[in-house]
Amino acid sequence: MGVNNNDTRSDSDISFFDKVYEVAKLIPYGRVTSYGAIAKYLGAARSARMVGWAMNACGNRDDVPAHRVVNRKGILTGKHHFKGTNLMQQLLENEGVEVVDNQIIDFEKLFWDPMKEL
DNA sequence: ATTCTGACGTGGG
DNA sequence: CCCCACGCCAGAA
Repeated sequence: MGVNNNDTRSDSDISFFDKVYEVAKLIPYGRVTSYGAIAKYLGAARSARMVGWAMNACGNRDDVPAHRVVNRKGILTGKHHFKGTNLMQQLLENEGVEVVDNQIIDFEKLFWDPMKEL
């Protein structure tokens, strides 16, 4: 029989989720980005929700700084998915990011766009 | 199969 | 600035 045909999946070993993790890991210290920005960089701007879903699926992995990813308004919408109630905010403040009422201060200034930076 | 939800984004008022 | 409605894709019930 034929030599192994590489199965059905020849290309794209990594899933969309893994790509999200890769980009998230590239976020510099003290900087933040939005789900839409990552989705757009991956070529799936319409799947911004999937980016957040990927984070949830990652299971609070330390490899993925999910706390650096927020929505377009700069609000910590996913803080409820972290262990603690304000763990996400703590991590951001630990990096020098000001957060008040789940809202990042100077979000536009701290915003890191993978498309523009990479 | 259908239906709903969700860590989103955009557009209109 | 806020609020509302729609689109979007994936997964759970």
